Amino acid sequence: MLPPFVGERFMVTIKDIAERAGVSFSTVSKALRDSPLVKEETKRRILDVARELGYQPNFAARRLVSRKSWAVGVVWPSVERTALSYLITRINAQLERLGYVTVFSINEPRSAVDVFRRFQVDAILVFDDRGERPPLGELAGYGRIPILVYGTMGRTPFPTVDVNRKQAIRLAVRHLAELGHRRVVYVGRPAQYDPLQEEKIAAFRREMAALGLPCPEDAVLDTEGMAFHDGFIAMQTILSRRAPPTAVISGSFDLTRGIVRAAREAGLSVPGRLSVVSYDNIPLAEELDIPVTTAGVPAETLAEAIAARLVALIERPEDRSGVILEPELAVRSSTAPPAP
Amino acid sequence: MLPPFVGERFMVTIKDIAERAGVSFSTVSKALRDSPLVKEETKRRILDVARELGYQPNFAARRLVSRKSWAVGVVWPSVERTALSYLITRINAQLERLGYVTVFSINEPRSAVDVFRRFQVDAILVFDDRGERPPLGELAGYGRIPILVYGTMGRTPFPTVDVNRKQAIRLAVRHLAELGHRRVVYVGRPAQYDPLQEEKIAAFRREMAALGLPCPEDAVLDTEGMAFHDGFIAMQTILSRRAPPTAVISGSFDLTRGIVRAAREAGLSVPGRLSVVSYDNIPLAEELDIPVTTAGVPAETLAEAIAARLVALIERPEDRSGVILEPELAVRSSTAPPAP
DNA sequence: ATGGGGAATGACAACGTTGTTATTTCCAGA
DNA sequence: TCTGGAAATAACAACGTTGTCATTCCCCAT
Repeated sequence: MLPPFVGERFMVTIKDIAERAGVSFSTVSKALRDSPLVKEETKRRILDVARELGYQPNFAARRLVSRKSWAVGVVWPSVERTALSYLITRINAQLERLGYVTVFSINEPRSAVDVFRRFQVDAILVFDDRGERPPLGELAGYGRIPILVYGTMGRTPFPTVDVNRKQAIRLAVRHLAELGHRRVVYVGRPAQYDPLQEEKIAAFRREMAALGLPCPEDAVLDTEGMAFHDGFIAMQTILSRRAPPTAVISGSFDLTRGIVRAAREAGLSVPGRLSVVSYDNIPLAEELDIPVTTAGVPAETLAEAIAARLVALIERPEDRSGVILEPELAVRSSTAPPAP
Repeated sequence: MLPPFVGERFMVTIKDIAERAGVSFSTVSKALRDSPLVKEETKRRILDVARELGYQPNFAARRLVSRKSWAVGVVWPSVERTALSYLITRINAQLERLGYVTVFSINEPRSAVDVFRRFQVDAILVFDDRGERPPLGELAGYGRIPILVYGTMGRTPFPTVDVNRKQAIRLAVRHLAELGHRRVVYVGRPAQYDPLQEEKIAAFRREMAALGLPCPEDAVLDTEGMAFHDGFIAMQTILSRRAPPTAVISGSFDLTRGIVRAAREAGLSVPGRLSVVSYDNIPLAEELDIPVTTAGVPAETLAEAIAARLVALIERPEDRSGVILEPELAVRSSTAPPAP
């Protein structure tokens, strides 16, 4: 059934419910928040009417008086990556579990923050996937809504949640070294400068050197971007070398898929002839034809940490501390000792 | 300088400005919106004070009384396709130009609509990219916020904007037929049932028959999904046939990229040995290594139409008419007469 | 000087909700 | 039958803003 027209307006308010249920609107307000001050029977009746009318609380009004909207805004990065979009899905779910509603904006951060302020969200999560462009610092003191940034460890004045990327790469290198690999290649320095990737590459070089493994200039492979076909092409390049590596570390899940595909098409068995370790750690890694060994923070853990930090930030905005998550190595079927 | 404490909170309201400027709060309200009812001098003084205190308007309160939120909610589809995400970017930009702010939700439609109702957006745009799942019809009469659906021509009770897909494919087939092609293949029936794709496939079969071209069962090629590597794999399959086609029509931009790449890697020149026509029409089609001939509504046109219809729907919600856009053929460098 | 009338400003009632306080209802105990 | 007092409900004042109406202020024509 259709909600009623209410004074020419298209909106069901607690007052409409009150009238219909024959109680005062303040009783409705209490009943809807399951207050113990309302008799069970009345509560049930009110809830029924609310459902029948398709009532939805007005965030604006609620926020106005209670100072809380139970909404979080997320500034969506422009790039599209499987791991990232999976992470975003999980954060959305996790925040929902914590009682928050999540909305996204694809505007650039500055304008997105404006939008979210208009909506009076309780907190804003910024995915600064590039670590570049409108210096995020400019947002400081811009509004009083707490802002949490993911992926720019120490490069903004805002509280952050981030992954110890260096450590992830270190784990990957060590794992391969322990298996006996010596010729290891890192795939994934995107054409466009990206501090997040640079960090991994530096860690790769350092760890290779530390373990006494050869790390010539071409042990790091440039790619156009960080997507499937970038990995695919990179792998083809690698295979054309005189002495191809016995193992590859990949900078992202999408790259990895391209790499594995290219290897398979070249008749190169994984992990028989080529071991692959991927950065990122999402369930999808397990569901590939060849479950891929990964080094990274499990997406679910990451999502939980981000959501938790967000909620904490809402409750105590003055605590501006950051969180750095430690990655783990998930050994699956894509790594093995090198062929003799 | 810091804003003053106001009732234990850090928030500057028009009342604070009023007190400081020695006027009433309603005068401040008017001055801030540059009303002609306030003397220039007073206005300037108020604006100065506002700046000094770092005033930021509370949109929740503003929206509560003035009926409009100037915001539009978009239900983001789960799938990721280049053409779609480009389209969404353009719609976002177009709506901004029209004075609206756009927010997204990645929840399933039912719950997303709920969220947007809470935020009191002025209209909701639903991308029903699958044409499936929670029967969109259930949303009917669910709230009074106007809903516009893209991509489900006639399959919902809501006003829609859609593309004449059949005509697009017809244009593609005719173009190839005129060039002299006879062995034409359509790539893109996704494993998962998708009415939007079925529509194109049916049109393909009908038009091939109408033009007297052969259209065996395998003239339509199944793919896993509609992404790059699906096209890549499909093309490899095609090339292994005894009598490969001289032309391919692809169901999406991403498929096309995969197809072109696979052709190139097989040493098959485009359009010398293989002509390619792609559905969708986004600027990116022009920027590929081989600018691709496309049949579809230009994304910019589509974005403008959607934004315009959305705004019209806000202004006159009772007009539930739909819009069907006619595609155009953009002949670029990927099509030529078949090799003799 | 007086009043008419526009310009400038102020007062006040919304908007939909929450939280606090006031009022009614109901029942046990006398 | 009455009373005390808890339980249930209603009334009402916020919240920060906009828009409408009422009031004050000035200046000019009478």
